[in-house]
Amino acid sequence: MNRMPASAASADRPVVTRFAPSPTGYLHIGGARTALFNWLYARGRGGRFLLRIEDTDRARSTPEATEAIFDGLRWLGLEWDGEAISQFSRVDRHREAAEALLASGGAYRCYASPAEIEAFREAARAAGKPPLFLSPWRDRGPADWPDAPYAVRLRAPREGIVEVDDLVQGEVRIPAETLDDLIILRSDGTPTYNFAVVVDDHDMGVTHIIRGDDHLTNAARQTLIYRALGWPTPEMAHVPLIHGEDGAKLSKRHGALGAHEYRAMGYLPEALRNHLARLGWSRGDTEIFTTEQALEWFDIKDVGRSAARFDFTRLQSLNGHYIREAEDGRLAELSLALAEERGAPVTDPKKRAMLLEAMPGLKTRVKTLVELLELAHYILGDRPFSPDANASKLLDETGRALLSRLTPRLADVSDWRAETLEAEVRAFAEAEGLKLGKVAQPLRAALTGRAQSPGVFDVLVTLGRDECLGRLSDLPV
RNA sequence: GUCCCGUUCGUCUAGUGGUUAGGACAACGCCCUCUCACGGCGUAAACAGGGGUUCGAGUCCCCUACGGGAUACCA
Repeated sequence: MNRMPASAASADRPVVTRFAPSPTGYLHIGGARTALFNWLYARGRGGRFLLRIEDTDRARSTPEATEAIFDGLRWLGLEWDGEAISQFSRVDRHREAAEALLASGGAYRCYASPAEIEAFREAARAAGKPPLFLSPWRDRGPADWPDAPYAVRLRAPREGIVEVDDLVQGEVRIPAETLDDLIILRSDGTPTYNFAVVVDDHDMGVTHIIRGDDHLTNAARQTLIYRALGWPTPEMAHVPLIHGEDGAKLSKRHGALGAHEYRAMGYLPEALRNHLARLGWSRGDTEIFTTEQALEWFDIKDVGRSAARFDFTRLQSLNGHYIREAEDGRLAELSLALAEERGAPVTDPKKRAMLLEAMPGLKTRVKTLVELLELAHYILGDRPFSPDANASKLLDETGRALLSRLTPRLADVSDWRAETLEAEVRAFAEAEGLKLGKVAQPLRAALTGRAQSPGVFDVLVTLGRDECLGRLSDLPV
């Protein structure tokens, strides 16, 4: 009982990890991080990263959710090896393993009804004792078996310590008497979660189980199952959960969104990957790293034990960084795709070209693709542009009068380039006895309808002579 | 109730007995500047509390508080 079972992981065997979500919703951010850690650990060591869909709860599992998980993983760039495995499809194997356990005496038939169990628990609670159900069937033999449905329970040790040697949590010792004889096969013959997981992980050759620390006590139970089955225990790593910005468990209100929602909010997958990797894991002072570097550096042993909060502001900052780094062409494509998803497709090839051309000036000014689209309003929108409140102030009588004097000079510029236009506007400002800003601001407002935009001379060039003069002529006199 | 895990600037973290407790995001200020950004420079900001151990503790031990998780014929 005290012998340490041989580990399923060894130096000469390649690492095999798995991500095992239940398809009851989208791929939420905590799951995404768990998947990322599994992926990084396996792929960083030339191992395999498998995907198993835990769909044994038929009522709650949906094919749509499975698709959403696939999509989320793909978007994040976390490709899995081979086909995703449906846990439900393996019930025969689970049953077979349970039968073997029954035969070997590692498990027993329990005929207690749910009502009986509930009554037992209530009595225990009332007596101030732990509400662990102790089945009276544990030591009964075939002679006592009624002709009734039964559940199969693991014959768990009633005393001693169950040790879990965890790569993140260290040695965790759980008193056996706080664990019950868990059911491994329900009375309808279907396997329970803890049992199916063990059988599947074993059959899939999983060497390292990396999952949320909400499974830590399950780890003790599963260790018991491995032992009963005589199988080596995989290495385990229970990583802390991610909390919401208020420190409480993640909920939809603060970040427990599906991967697709991050895409819709204009985040780049590499930014989310970087952010997620840094939650609970670090490598000295390095904040920003490529996926290649993460693959090289990541080690599950370096993951901390305390829960981290999901900080949107930080993700924004990181996203801004990755947007600045990204290729203009890719950014334009992603933005255009996002615009379409948002119901505002940009079909005019001229606008699409202008967006690409203006990208260098756009991308340093935004943190998300959504902001980028908004900032590119002067390109994507159509004349006439109605100025917003701030722009309106700049286009007061004085501003408009100034522009009416500037416009003919602009019209006379034969070489429509940023340098020449800037020289012209500067000369004009000087002639008017004004600082450049006094001219540039109204001009920007007239051209873009906003008080902020990329450099006004770049705007002039992007839009082109005719469009600019047209917008200037749209101003009320 | 019981069991398990956690607690360093607002946030993410570095730190493996001897540090002016470092970095990043956010905040604030300055510079750059046609706006907003980007970029640069700088300011402010933390070891949950209490006991030990030790010449010396953020680092080791214990207790308390607080937070989280688990206690299902859910996964």
